[in-house]
Amino acid sequence: MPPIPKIHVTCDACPIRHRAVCSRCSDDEIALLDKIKTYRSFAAGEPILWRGEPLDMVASLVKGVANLTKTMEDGRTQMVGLLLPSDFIGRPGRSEIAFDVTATTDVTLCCFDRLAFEKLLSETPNLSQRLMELALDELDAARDWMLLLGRKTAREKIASFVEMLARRSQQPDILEANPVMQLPMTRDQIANFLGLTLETVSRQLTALKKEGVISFSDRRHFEVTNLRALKMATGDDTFI
Amino acid sequence: MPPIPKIHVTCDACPIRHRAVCSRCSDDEIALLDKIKTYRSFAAGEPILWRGEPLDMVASLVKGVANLTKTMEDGRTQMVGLLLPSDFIGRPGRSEIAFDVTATTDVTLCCFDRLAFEKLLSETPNLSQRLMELALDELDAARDWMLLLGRKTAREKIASFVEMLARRSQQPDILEANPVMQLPMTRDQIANFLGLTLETVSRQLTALKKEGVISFSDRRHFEVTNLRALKMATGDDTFI
DNA sequence: CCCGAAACTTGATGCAGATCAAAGTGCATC
DNA sequence: GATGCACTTTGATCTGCATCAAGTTTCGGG
Repeated sequence: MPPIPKIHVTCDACPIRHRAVCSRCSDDEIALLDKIKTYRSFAAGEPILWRGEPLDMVASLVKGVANLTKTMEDGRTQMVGLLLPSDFIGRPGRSEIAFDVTATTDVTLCCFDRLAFEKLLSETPNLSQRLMELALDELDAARDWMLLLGRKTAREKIASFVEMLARRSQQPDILEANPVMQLPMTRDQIANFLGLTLETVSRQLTALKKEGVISFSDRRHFEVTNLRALKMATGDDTFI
Repeated sequence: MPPIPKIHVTCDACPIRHRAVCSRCSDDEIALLDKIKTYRSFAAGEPILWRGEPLDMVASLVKGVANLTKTMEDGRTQMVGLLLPSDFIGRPGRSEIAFDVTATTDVTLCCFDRLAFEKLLSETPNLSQRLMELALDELDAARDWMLLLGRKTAREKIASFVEMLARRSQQPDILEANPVMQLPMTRDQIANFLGLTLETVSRQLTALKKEGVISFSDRRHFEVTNLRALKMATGDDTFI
């Protein structure tokens, strides 16, 4: 696999400038952040941070998908977070984390030295308030996910997952089409995400395909052919 | 059930003064909070906030236990948060919440008008930074919980739950004793907490009792008689 | 002290999803 | 265009927990 070239982007041109932790910052504040930032890239599958490892940086995810995973002694694993562009990695005020962070796809991060970032955080309400919002949003997502893990059937879990992909990849300008979407993960990773086995994931995806709810062009690309049926299958009341 | 009397506490005497959202505030800042605070009490089982209801207050939990619960259309429910003294209720910047908040035991809240609180939040780094910490702590707890819901067996779930109760009720000065502890919930509520049925909760608690890991004085009070065995049974590696 | 409801326990049975096993598919490399 | 490997699908079987169904204990109120 070829090394991924380091890139540099000015904050003005940054694709997550308006949503990341820095989104509320003034030009002056951005300039301060710019001084302590460095870009780093990771190939799909590469570890970004290990559980328990001393944590000397925090970061915004600029491009790609990463995941947070917890592992039990006997090897059972559960994904506990999915990071998309503009999500924040790392925890100010704590020098280690309680899970592994891994690149799901190729990933680019905008990294900040942790101590320098914490100093800035304590002096910059625009930064700390945005970080709080991001944390509260993640908490909301975690709670939906807990309902899914605790109470949904395998079919509902798969439907909820696919529906989430559809919702978040929905471009406002192609709302009515059935855009081709990508599964950013293997069956095994989806299973870890949903608290299932990979065989069950495969069977349930096949079932949705046979029912005409989704259709696959290849293993990683599909489109939603019956959005209403998909929403019904999630078990949520979003379709009402 | 007799009405629960309203109480008033000066912030100096408040039992959660050093841990709640206000813990970092200066005397001046506390004085501002004091002006917009009111105490409210709820009896065990009473609803505190309903999902979707317009949210005009936020609050710190002063005394008792409350829970956050999500319910599906067909009645399946999953607890998604357990609130203990000093925990924060409500979400600044959002006028409604996506779950119900219910008093698990009798509860006392220190309530703030939401808009006034938000204004104060934007002007008071000591407040917003503490709220961020509370949110990040809750996020850590939510992630442990996700591993439990997604991958642990019924036995491991029950052991983890009991171990958590033991850990958090542990007074530093009686570390070596086996203090009598209280189950703050019914079997049904524990089941909703752990993603199980109440029958399974009952069976697993009975199993731990028969094995001599815990012993009950009555249905709501027990002590841990073999802490090491309990920790082994959680499936976590905390005992290593 | 008795009654009734709520909370809890225990037993029998069923099933969704795990586990075990094997075959199929796509794609990178030689 | 053959080889090997990672990923996926499909089938057969097993099992942990849900579900269904009685009982039992606890406790508040008349």
